[in-house]
Amino acid sequence: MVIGRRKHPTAHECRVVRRCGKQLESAVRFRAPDVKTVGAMPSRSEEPAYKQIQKAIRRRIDGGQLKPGHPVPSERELARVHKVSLMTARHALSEMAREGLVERRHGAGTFVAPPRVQFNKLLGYSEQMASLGLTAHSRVIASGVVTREHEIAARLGLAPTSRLGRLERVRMAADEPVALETCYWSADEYPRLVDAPLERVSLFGLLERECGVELAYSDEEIDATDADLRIAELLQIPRGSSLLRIRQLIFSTKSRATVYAMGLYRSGRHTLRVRRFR
Amino acid sequence: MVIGRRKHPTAHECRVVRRCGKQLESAVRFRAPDVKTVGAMPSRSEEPAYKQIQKAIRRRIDGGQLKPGHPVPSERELARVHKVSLMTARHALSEMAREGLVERRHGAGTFVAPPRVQFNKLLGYSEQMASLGLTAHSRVIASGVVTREHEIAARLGLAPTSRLGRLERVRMAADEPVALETCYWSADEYPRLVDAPLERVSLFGLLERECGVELAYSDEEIDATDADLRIAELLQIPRGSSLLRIRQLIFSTKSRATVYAMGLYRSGRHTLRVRRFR
DNA sequence: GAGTGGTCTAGACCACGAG
DNA sequence: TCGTGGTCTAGACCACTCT
Repeated sequence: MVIGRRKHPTAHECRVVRRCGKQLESAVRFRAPDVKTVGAMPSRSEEPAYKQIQKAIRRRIDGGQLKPGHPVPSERELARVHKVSLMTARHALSEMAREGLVERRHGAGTFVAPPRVQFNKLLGYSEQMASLGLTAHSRVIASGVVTREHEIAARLGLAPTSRLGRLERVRMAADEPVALETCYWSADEYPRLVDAPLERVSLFGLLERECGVELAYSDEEIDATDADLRIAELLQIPRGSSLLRIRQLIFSTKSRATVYAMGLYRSGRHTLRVRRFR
Repeated sequence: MVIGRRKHPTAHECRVVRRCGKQLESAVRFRAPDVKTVGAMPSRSEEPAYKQIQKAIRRRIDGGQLKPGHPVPSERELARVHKVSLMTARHALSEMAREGLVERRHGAGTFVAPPRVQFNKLLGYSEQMASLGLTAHSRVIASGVVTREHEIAARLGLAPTSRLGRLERVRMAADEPVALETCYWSADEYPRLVDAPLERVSLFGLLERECGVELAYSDEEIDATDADLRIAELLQIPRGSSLLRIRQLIFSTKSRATVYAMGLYRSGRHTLRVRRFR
């Protein structure tokens, strides 16, 4: 059986080919005369067109050809160059604007946003250090399985007495302790994490590479507290010192609560950057 | 001269009427036979269709008809009911998903997100209190114009010696001081703010209602610090107590830096809720 | 007036999820 | 298999900015 035909085949067909199912392929090939440059057809990547456009723009920004304040090609220009429709080019730019990489000004154009720290970016400690050109290392204080953290189990959407993997690490920068981070996860779902070499390895990285979890976002509660005796000793600071406390519930792309983490950061050594919207 | 005609007039024309220019109106009226229910035509509001759809869904969530976990009408359903195209219904849902109000699950549907604090929501202190059902009040410690805050002027994109309005308030909750907030803005652009009755009035509200500024977002730096003598006295806490420090640069919808604010919050009295993305 | 982004159409095919 | 969201088309008109 032949499935439905597209009603308005055009030069854009060349893009369509790489996405459409086998059933259509021959029908489309039949329309080859419409296609201007078959040779320019992108390799059969699975990547959506709008993401490819974003990548192209990102490359030009990272490469320095496009500096802050410079205009990004307009929707119409991108649509023409990448041989996609306006809506697709628009989608690419809108998403980049939401991420804060570019700014859109009605009637004027789209411009590269000022150089900026990445706001609202969920990064593990190792990744933050890496983004600053430093290498992180950690001292594991404790790791194992606990069963009595009822409240944390609840936050992770597990039964109150679930077995939880628990990892407590002192984070170091230039051989100085700057933070204490404690993480919890379902020991039954991710048993291998307990024995992983987490002195130098990113928990986020392990989850994503070894456990097939894709992390998506975290909901966080941030406040200030002060150091009790134990933390004062671990971080080598006076008792009662100010600490920034960040409690995170980290979700996967399937909106599944995956890790609960609490971090206590020495004042002056950690600043959280956030963007909030009205 | 007659301007271009739409190529595919349909029943959706009834929506188009309320947006299209006068020149087209008669042409469209001519097509009235296509329109199913002229009486149901929405009043000539200026609101985009996708925002109206969002409002309708929000109403049903706020009203309790749609509870967390319940399915929201699908794109196709919304398109049919609101007489818009799929892309428009889709736009409405996508934006609500980004805001975290609903969750989209590929192949399954769109669902009301769990009850949640509003993450990454830029609110003034008065507004936060109001959202908790409390009334805020403040004690103005200082207000006036300063000219020597070069760094802050720079952050606001002004010349180093610009005249800056400055307002310092102690924020009260249940007659207890909980925070010290200091705001700066261009005294030349918003001169009236200096003399405004800010004991009980929201600075955000004044800016938006009286000054015609629409606030859009703020970039924030959050860390922990401790109370020096002056702040300890103002907040009636021991010297050296932990404080949550939030420095905000607040932007208008035109991406213009409008207000710089620094807040120092007593520990235990203020938690910031944030969502970060991977 | 020319060019830009904002909203919108009337569909199409795909990948995915649940029964 | 059916219904869902994800991506995409080839345009349209509007509101806005710049000059």
